Amino acid sequence: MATPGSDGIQAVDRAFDIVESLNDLDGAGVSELADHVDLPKSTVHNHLKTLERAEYVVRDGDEYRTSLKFLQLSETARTQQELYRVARSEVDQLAEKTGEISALMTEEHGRGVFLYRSRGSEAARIDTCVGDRVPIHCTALGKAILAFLPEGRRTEIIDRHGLSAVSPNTITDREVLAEELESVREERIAYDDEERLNGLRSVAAPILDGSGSVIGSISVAGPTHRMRGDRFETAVPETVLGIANVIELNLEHS
Amino acid sequence: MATPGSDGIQAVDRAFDIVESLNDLDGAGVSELADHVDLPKSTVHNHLKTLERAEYVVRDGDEYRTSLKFLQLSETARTQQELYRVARSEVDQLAEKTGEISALMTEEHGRGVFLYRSRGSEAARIDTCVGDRVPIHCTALGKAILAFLPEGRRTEIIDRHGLSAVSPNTITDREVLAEELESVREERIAYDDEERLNGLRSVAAPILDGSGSVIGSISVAGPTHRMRGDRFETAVPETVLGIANVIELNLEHS
DNA sequence: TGTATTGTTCCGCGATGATGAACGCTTATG
DNA sequence: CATAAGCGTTCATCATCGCGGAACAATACA
Repeated sequence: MATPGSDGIQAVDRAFDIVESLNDLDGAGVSELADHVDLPKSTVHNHLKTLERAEYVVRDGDEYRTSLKFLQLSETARTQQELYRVARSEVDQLAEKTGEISALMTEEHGRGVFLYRSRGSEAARIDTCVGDRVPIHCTALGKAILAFLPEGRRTEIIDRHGLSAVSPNTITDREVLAEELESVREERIAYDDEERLNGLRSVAAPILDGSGSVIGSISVAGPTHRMRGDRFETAVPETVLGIANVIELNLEHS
Repeated sequence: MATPGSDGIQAVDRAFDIVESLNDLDGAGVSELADHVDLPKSTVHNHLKTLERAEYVVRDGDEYRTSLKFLQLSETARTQQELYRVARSEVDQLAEKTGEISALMTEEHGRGVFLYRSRGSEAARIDTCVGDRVPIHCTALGKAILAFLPEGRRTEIIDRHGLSAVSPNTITDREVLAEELESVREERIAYDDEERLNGLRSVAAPILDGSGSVIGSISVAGPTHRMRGDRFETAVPETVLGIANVIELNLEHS
């Protein structure tokens, strides 16, 4: 509007708006959707018809749903990531060894994305799902990545997304974060002390490729009462580092 | 083209064409993509810019990739399916009990979609992935669904997709299929005797909801040399039926 | 250094997507 | 039972907006 033709193709933007709304609403009718995206019913209807013909949307009785074609898309998108193919089974092992939740993260558009997650026998109940996107500064996984990104990229990301507080312990000061990232670079280990979620602590290590660029990170997360003392400070970090090294080795030979 | 305004919104169709091509090509540059979808570079570029801004596409060095935002979409789409939430752990059990591959399927747009899959200890190596879409007439899972769909829907699907042969054993005759579906309705069990893949046999049962409509099916699949005789004809079918009943029960109370 | 690709920008034209009104239809409501 | 309110759908008009060719820039290659 303000900048005339500088934004993307409206029809496409709207189509994805509709798809996302459809997801948020757990399926919806034309009118409900039209109201939600603030567009005339006819426009929404036209989009739905198009999306249905392309099989990205499904009519389920009296409402529309997003189809499982997205499952197909995402599954190949994920499998294309070498990191996922290589790290997946190692993350399973990490969960099994520690009994806690283990996760695999990568970065996209300045946010952290959970690529995979595995639950050990003692694992806390689920709080995040595969595919979830979280602010990168408030998780051990994110900080492990952030620390090893090139300086330019790092400030670009922080400038764009800021350091919003998502829990009382979240680091919101650039100075403090910079210092912590410095120590992450030294130890190759990042910690999260209830910075995203009260009662949850985690330990993460970055995964670097052959050229030394970060391509993701792995972690172990558990309730604070189990993640403390020597276990939190030494045992778990060592295990995580060990698995990280195995993954990096496997990445080289493939 | 031939029918002027009767097809959907072109911009949206093209956007999805591009996304799919991007997936097929494992990431690509503008020119390569433009060539693949047979459109001018500038048009493709415009779409990519739009998709990137919406975070559905990512620039990875010198080429574009589909982003993991699709993972987020598909994960919520899948979790919205009550069938998935309820049946998932039962499918795990089915795999564990039999040692083979167990799968969960549902129907969309007349095709079978794998919603979930679990591997037992003896499981054959993977041949299909979650999200894959297969012709519905050539799998036990598909036939279990097809048999319990309303007459109208069934013929509509067969009319639309035909009965193409995907293996030497595939049923391609409507009469033959109709007879087999009749027996599926009686037994509540469908078989696949190498009809989709040479050397692979499977046994499936439909899942009906409270009102008696099919909402999916579950199966056990294994190599022909293990799936035969009494095991193929009695033992496995009984196990599958048992789990199917459990799932149906759980569906009622939720 | 020249050449052949690549990704990107620009702009005018004309197709085409957006729109509101109108149509059946089913479901609340008096 | 009649009326009204809501739904999804269709239609035709108009201005917009996406399209595409050509020009440009930035690289890789010989």
